[in-house]
Amino acid sequence: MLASVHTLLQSGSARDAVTVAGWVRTRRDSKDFSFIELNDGTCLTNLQILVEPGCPDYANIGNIHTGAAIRVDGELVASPGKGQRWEVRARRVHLVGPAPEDFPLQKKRHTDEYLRTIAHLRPRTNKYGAMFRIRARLAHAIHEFFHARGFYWIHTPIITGADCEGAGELFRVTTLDLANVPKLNGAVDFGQDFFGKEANLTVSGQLSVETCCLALGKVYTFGPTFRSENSNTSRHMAEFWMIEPEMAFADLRDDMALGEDLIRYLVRFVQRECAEDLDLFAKFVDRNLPATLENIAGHEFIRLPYTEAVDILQKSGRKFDYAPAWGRDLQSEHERFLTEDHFRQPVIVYDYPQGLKAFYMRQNDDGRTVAAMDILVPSIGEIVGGSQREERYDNLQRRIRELGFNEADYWWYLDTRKYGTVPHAGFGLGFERLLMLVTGVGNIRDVIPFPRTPKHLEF
RNA sequence: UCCCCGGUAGCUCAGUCGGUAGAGCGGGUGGCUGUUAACCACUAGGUCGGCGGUUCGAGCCCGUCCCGGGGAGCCA
Repeated sequence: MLASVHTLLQSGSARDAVTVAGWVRTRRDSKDFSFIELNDGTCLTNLQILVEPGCPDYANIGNIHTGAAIRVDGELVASPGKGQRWEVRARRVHLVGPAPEDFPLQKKRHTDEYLRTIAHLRPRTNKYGAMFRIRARLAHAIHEFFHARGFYWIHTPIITGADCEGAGELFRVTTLDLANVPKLNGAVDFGQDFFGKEANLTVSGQLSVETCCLALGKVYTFGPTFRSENSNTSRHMAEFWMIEPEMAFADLRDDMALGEDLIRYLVRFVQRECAEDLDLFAKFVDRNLPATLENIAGHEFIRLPYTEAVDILQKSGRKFDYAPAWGRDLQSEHERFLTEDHFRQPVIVYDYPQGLKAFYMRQNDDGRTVAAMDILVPSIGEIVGGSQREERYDNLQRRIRELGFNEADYWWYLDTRKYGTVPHAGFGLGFERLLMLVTGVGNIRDVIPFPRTPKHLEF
């Protein structure tokens, strides 16, 4: 029976016969014995293994290099050395999987850029091990949050029909022979394609999940999302994960409250449940991380109408590259000013000009703004984008026509407003941006095991 | 896509004015110590991103391509 390193390090007493298995982080040899640092992924801390000449495997200890997989039988004893409470005195050391001397991970610090080139091995580092543990725990915590509040997890489709979502560039899905594309009247004949029509990977589950919202009341999606934009930044990937809750009988105020509750709950969760892993990021990635997280979890978010935000920016006396003006999008520098200089905490900007936002957002009575909201956080910017949805059939239809969309593509979406429509609201939260926020990691490619970005599809 | 910066040993980097390639870590060998990124000595290891050009001579200057990073836009 295997014991985990995590369990053994927390043991309350010595234990006679234990077996542990994992990967060697380093070996330190003395004349008459060796120390092995063993990590099995169950926690950040390594377990120290003592191998003495009496152990029958001592003679071959030189074959166990950094990176090798081993299984150790021995006894858990109090460590007479400094730096650890427990260690395992080995009776047998089995070399399960050797690692030659050219194992790419060394004991010293590597750059994130280099580790991206060996993404298949980087989970074996302290930092990425901690990251992927936190990622898994946080994903679970999101489900717990919604479950406790009566939300149902809805599996919206990954493959969708023609673009009736208007959010970003699409990845086409096809089984057509690209070397010999069938044509009809000069255009591609998608009638011969797998679905008999154009198909794409989803850019958002929102429109789909709204249908379940108007039946189950409170729902959310949590799954992969795909956008083929040629974005080369530290905040974008072609494949990322998004959480999209949707609430019936709810307005923008409820929406903002839910977004704020979710973020503050998740920050508290990692502070409490991932303390050891989080500490690594506080030590080696961002020294201000504990203060940043406490600031987010401990304070209510600022709520600021877009119109007032523009006013603050204009009166700030700050020289911006892009002059703030009503009707124009907030630039990165504007968001930074609000969250990092002016308020120094997360800010929810709401009631945006209609022209800046998507067709499905609810038109306000002022005739020029919509009930949209973005949650902006220091250093990352927009982490949540949401709105109250336009539930009035005529208004929605008018917007679709005004924007020149093909009304027929939206027949089922409009139907939800025709039959038993109700006010409802929701938002999208970028899961990777959330991970950047809680760990302080500055590049989104380092919070997911295998990042997909333009011209990068390794591993 | 645009604007900057970079590419030298397995890894992290230095390399002066254009003059025959350096360190630390990692590897190997030996020594030493209940060690903690262990330590000490010795040792092996290079198409200086690719191609072309200037020059008596290019890691260094010029052109071009490839790759990486930062910022911007698009957005989550």
